[in-house]
Amino acid sequence: MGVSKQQAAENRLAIIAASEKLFREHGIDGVGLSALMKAAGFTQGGFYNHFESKEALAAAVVATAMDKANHDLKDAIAAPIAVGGNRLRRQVDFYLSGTHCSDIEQGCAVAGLTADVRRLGHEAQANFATGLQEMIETLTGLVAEQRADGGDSQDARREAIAFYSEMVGALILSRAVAGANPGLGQEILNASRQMLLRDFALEVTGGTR
Amino acid sequence: MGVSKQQAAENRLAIIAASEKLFREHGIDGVGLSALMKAAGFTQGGFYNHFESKEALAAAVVATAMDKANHDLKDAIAAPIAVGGNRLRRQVDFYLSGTHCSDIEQGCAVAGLTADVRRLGHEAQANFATGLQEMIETLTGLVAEQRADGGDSQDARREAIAFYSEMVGALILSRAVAGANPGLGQEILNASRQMLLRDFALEVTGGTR
DNA sequence: TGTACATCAGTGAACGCGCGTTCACTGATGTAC
DNA sequence: TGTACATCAGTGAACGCGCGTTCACTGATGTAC
Repeated sequence: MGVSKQQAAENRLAIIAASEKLFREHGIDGVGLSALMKAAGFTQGGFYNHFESKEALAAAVVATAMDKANHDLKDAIAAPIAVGGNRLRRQVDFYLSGTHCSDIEQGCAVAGLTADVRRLGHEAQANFATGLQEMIETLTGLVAEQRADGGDSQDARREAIAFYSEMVGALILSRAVAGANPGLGQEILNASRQMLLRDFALEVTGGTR
Repeated sequence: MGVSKQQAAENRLAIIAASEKLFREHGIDGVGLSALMKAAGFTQGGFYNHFESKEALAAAVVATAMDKANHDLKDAIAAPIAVGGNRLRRQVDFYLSGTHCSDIEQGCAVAGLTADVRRLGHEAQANFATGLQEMIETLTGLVAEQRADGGDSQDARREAIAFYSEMVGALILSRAVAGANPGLGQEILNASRQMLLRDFALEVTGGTR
């Protein structure tokens, strides 16, 4: 049909964006190339002009999603904070909200993709691991900032990992039961939220400052 | 071929057992009925003598897996405990061990199935939710026992949920990166383990008794 | 207890279908002169 | 700047393949008499 190089590059991104949503919702094996291309606004045949294989698309999707997640996290942290609030708490409130729980397509890429990553190719796994490393580093900084009193940085990193594991675990568990038992789903979010705020002592050190 | 009713019932269980392993490893969409039946020692055609559909098999697999997981947890809790040890700590040590992390086929059913449950049918989702409820109740008892000093039972339940969310989250994240970055995988297990022991104050209240 | 027959778990081939991938073709874009 | 041609993102049909499911058939089990 004839398309400028710039347009082609944009189309490639559109395929990645549409695929990310569908992969999260249905899993990589749960959606075919025909559906992916259609969702992006194209016909099936053009796929191989952009990607070597479905596996290569998956790798590109994971890379893009993790980049975006890292970018978003940094933006969220950088955003101005209300008086008396604190950044870690704001992160928990957002992450374990009902809104975020139901928004699988656009929510946290880590929670949306983690369980599937194991079954993807090397490149996708590597992209995921790299993205998670970066995320842990950012969160470590956030925890360290919170602990203004000090405490070594290795400890902050451990806390960041535990903190993030709990948020991801609670979100995934909540989503797993949300269909059959929404009350339990909500309870899981609430319970983890309360415990995170308690264990990371946000109320105590977070006070007014 | 002619088979006794008892044998047929056993064969049904064999299909479920083989399917559970393959579902965990490859996902429900990642393995076909032909492979499932072959793994159980049968040919493809006999499948529909036991199950109405692949979806019905998935529901049976989830129910069986959750039952077994609940049973195992109760057994583990009931097992005698070393002097100076405590049950919650033993659970953490097992759950976040490298062994458990690499044993996806036989490890914790919740961690092995959670992320896929969302994409299964109503019955499978309901079975999962019921099983998870029971697991949370058992863990609540364990936490309450730990907090011998008291504290209301609602609080124990919240702690149990948070505790379990963190273990599941850490295990899933660790598994997701284990292929591409084993060091990070191990670090996630270790960090969560340390923080769980700290936050649930196992060293303090667990002492010698 | 022995015989005749219905049941039904098993086999293996077949069904239509959608999968990932390939291909011939189109025509605007982008380049060479 | 204008013309001639190569490029390559797009289309849509086709490929072989494995999927979930169905079916005719087999023969030991289990039941009726």
